[in-house]
Order: sequence, then C-alpha cells, then structure tokens
Amino acid sequence: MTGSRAPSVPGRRATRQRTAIAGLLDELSDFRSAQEIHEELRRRGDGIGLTTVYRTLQALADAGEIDVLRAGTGEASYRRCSEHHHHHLVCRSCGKTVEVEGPAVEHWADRVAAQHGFAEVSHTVEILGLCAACRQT
Amino acid sequence: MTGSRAPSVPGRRATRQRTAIAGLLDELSDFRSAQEIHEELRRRGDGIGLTTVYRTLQALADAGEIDVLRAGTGEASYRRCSEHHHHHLVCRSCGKTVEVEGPAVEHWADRVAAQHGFAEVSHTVEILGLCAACRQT
DNA sequence: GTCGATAGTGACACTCGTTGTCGATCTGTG
DNA sequence: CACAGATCGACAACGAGTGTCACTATCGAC
Repeated sequence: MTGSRAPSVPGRRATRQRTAIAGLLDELSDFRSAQEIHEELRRRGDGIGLTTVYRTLQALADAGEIDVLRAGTGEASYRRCSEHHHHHLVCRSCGKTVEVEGPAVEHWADRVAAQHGFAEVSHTVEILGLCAACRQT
Repeated sequence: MTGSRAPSVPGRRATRQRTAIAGLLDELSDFRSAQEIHEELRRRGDGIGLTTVYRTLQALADAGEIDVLRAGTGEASYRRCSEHHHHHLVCRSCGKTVEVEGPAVEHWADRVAAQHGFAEVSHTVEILGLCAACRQT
C-alpha cells in the first residue's frame, strides 16, 4: 500500500503537475502513452501542458520510477512498475499487462553474450499475446 | 539474360532499384537504417529515391526476407538474416550483430504466457552489449 | 522487336510523436 | 516576505516515416 511519499523525482521540486502525473500513474496498471496521460489529466480538469507531461514521464523513466515500452511505431508507453528486474507480458488487443520474471532468461542472455565476448550486457524481453478475456469475443 | 535469380519480392517486377537494395543487403552483415541504405546507394551512384527505399525495405520485411530492429528512438534498422527463428546480440557501440538461438527462452515465453491465459504468443528478445573489439579501446 | 497496360518510382507535401525555445510563473529558502 | 532559480507551457521545430500523383520502366502479348 502506498501511503504518502515524495511523488517528485524528476528534478527536485514538488509541483501540482508532477503530483498529478504521479497520482495518475499510481491508479493505472497498464501501459499508457504520454498523450493518453495528458488527455486523461485534462479531462479531469488538471490544466497541464503536453510538454510537461513528456518531460515528467521521461524524468521518471530516467530515475527508474516507471517502465517504458516502445510499441511497433516507436510510440512510447509508460507504467509504474515494481522495482526489481522483470519483463512484461502484454495483451496486444486490450493492453493488459502482467509482470513476469525469468531467472533462466537472465542467465541465458549473460551466458550467450559472454560466449561472444560481449560485456556490459543488457537485454529486452517482451511477450505479446491475446489475453483470455480478449479471446472470448 | 535471366541468368540470376529473382531478387524482387516486394510486388513482383524486378527493377534496377530493387536489385540494388537487395544486393546491398547481401553485402552488409549489420543492421542499417533505411536512410543509411539510401545514402550508401546514392554514394555508389545508384539514383534512387528515399521513398522507394522505405517501401522496398518494408515490403522485404513483410515478406520475411529481412529482419527489422527498432532502436531506442523508434528508428527502424534492417538486415538480411537466416530464415529460422533467432534473436540478436548487438554491440551498442559499433552495431556488430550476432544471431543467437535460445530454445529455453522460447519455451519459457510460451509457458509463462499460457500460465496467464494468453494465446497467440509472440515475443521479442534482444541482447545489447559491448563487443570485445569495442572494449579494447 | 515493339506496344500497351500497369506496377513502380520519386519529388514533395504531410502526419505525428517528440524535443527545443524562451518568457511567464511558481517553489523553497534565507 | 523577497528572491534566485527551477518549472511550466504555448509554439516552433525536428525527424522518421507515409500519402499523393504525374511520370517512367517492365514485361507479356503479338
């Protein structure tokens, strides 16, 4: 349960806009684009600029507070995630997201990279599929 | 006349431009963006339009003849690859690319997806690192 | 070989996500 | 409270990629 904490991480100051974005991210559980977040905030009456949303999301991502997912078009989506290393299982229809772990995958990636003389290894693993609910229809 | 194979896959006709693009892809072993391919062809004297390069690469990708990799910015890179399912180990400095296989990863992805009720599963796995040569410097 | 239908080409305008600019505004501090 | 500097946001700019459409090259038919 998230009681209260400092929702500002971007730079340092706590502003109305940053609080609003952080709050919305806490509510949402699936990946949302910057534009969607901007729209939702405006719908709620929070006057906020698109530029600010972009900058704040990027800062949060840089700080590791939220995860970024780049869709096929290169459009970025954001989501508040748990802190430990994990990957995502995303429904390609409704966007439902499940965090998954795979120690075996981590080891495999490191091993393969080492075999080819690569160091400072990072990796991206995303699984796309159709969730049970979306298949029903 | 028709001593060589048919390098055209996009639509059906074999044109000078398509032959040039296919030929260049055969030479290169690392991922290149559409713009880089366009520049290189022009440098060689092949008069070719950027639009045509984009369309041809996309058609080749749709036909499964080449692989697409989307960098952080969403910029797409293309590369002629082997036909069987594989993933890439890419040097983040020089772009050197190695094809790798990981049956364990495939199974893991399918299993995890099934556990959460997901079907029609696809996945992306890319490993980024610094190759031996780039570390030396 | 040459004709003609038509797939293909490419200069250009345009979309769209994202970033840069810069004066106005707000925050935390002294 | 006053102030320096962080932050905001309207707008312009950017860059990858796509749509348009008149012109051109390919290739099957003859």
